[in-house]
Amino acid sequence: MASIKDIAKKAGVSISTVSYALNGSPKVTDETCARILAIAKELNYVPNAAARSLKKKESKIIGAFLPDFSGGFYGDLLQGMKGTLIQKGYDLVVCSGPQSHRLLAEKLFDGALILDHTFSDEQLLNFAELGHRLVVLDRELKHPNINHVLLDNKAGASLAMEYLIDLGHRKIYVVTGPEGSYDSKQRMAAVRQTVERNSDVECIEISGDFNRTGGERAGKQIAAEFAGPVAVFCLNDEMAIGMYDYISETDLEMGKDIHIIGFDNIELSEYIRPRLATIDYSKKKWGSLASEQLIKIIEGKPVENERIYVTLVKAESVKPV
Amino acid sequence: MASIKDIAKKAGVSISTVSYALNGSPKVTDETCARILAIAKELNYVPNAAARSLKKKESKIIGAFLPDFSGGFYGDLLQGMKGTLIQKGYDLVVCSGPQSHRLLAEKLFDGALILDHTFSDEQLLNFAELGHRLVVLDRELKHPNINHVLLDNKAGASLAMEYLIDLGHRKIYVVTGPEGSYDSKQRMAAVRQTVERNSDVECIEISGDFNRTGGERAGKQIAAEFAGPVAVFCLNDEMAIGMYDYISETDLEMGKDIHIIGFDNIELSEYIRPRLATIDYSKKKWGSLASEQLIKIIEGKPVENERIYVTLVKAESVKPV
DNA sequence: TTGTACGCGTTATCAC
DNA sequence: GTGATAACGCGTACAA
Repeated sequence: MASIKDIAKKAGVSISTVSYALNGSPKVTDETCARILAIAKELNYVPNAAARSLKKKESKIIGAFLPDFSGGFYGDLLQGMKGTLIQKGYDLVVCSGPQSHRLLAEKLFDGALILDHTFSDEQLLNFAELGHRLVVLDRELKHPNINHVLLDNKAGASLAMEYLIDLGHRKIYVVTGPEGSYDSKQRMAAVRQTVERNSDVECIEISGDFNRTGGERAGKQIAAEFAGPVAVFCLNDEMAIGMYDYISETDLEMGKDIHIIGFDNIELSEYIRPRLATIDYSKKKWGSLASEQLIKIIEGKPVENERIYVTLVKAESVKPV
Repeated sequence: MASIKDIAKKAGVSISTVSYALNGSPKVTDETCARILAIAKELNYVPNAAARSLKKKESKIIGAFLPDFSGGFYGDLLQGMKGTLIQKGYDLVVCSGPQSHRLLAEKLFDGALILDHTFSDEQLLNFAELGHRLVVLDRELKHPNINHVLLDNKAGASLAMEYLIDLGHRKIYVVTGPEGSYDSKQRMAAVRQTVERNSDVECIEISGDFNRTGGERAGKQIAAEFAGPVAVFCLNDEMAIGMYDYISETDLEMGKDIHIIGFDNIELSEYIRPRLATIDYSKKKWGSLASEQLIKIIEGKPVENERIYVTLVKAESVKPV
């Protein structure tokens, strides 16, 4: 690997001259500058990332942390992040898994976008206290180095519940997310509020995990207890798909015996039959907005906590009772 | 950010002693070692990644390069990579987009896994020549620092074509990938070979792009020319889905007028109706094997170019003629 | 206009 | 067992 030193030697100048030339400083003759640039190109010179970040204390890289790489959920989100970050001169890398927490700790990134429940609140606050700039998408955290950009979970959950109720459903199962999930908690709060306002509605909670298997398990329970048409609000689409998978192997029929609505509007929801009713929001905009906020924090500009709006997607998985 | 220097000061020892203690050298008293470790913990000390890679010339990070974050294609692949890399003491980060090429050039990673047509062969060979260790999943490249782990494209394409032919189809459209795609070229070679061996088969090539829109366009053309049942081999599932989307808006029926087979067995293929016939392979194993090869190159061990085997998935999107 | 010298945080090689 | 000290590659005041 050619370094600045090699160029200096070959050009017969000092390393500082080379540095100036490469950084376009006006302190160097156009002539020598051109010569140095030519030699740099010839030697395939690329500045070493480690050395530069060590000196400048910035890497121009942002890390996005996700619990896993699976599913159609994260694609648009990351696309949104990448777009605005590149525009601001940053690169994006995506990390997953508890091991990868090291990368955040070691200050490899100028900032991080967190949508990853495997981080604890304490960890993140600790990172922030040590000077890391964060934007969290899956919790609320109060710290000058942290901003949050969150879904309007309550509006979404209310929309879903009211849709079911408006269509005449009175027995409603709700499949929750994993213990401790902020999104799940928020959605459940709205669910319970809605149920309180509708005293004739019977609401049965089943604990889930936001994964397909959780939806299957819930489907199994519902099928076992089946005694007439019911509605189900799965707190995310992934679980709704799992429930489809299970129910399709029974005598029960989606959109007739079991009326189901999800949350997230992932790509698959559009293709399964009957199409899954769900709550939609722009994942791309979410990623984009979060990235904008992060850059603002890094640049020391004022930020406000933003919210992503949601809409109801009606579909054949829910019919009037 | 607490550095090794801060610890040294607080412990009243030199920085080298601290370094020894932190790296568990036996050359330091258990007593002082314990004291230093305690102070390190107290100060939230984390070694600085930039400084360490600058000195050790390794980062213990592997980069995976993809053309985009979209679709259900990459999830399992990345999961496979992550699993074996972590086991070997490396972390994985995922990069996408032409901007991110910088990260590779700047030696941020100890090695990279490439499945990204936005790199040219020359670029990659150039990187290899400069000492970067690469494993490519989407082309063949001959260089001591490069290994390739490829799909058995020819077997897959032959399986698909023979399946159609065995079921009596004689008019077969083939929708190709984008210009220059290695996978597309390999698959097309096998397609043409199969056609040559079956002189009564009429094969019509339509150029595609491996994206949904390409499948839609091809569907449009096929519908316009429609004059009786035809079979279609889409060189990947994504285009097959696009074709479904288009055809479903016409009077034509999948699995009756249009018999279609894809390649990749992405998640969606299992859920669309009729289920898509396709070519399957373990994406997880692919990622895992590629990672193993990369680590071997980095550690200077001998490698062989591996191949990923494929199987035929029969389904209702293809019926006998 | 160019060269010298130092610092960034870490590791490694020496003396002591 | 411990402590200076040089080196990694780059950036930048400051001196020449």
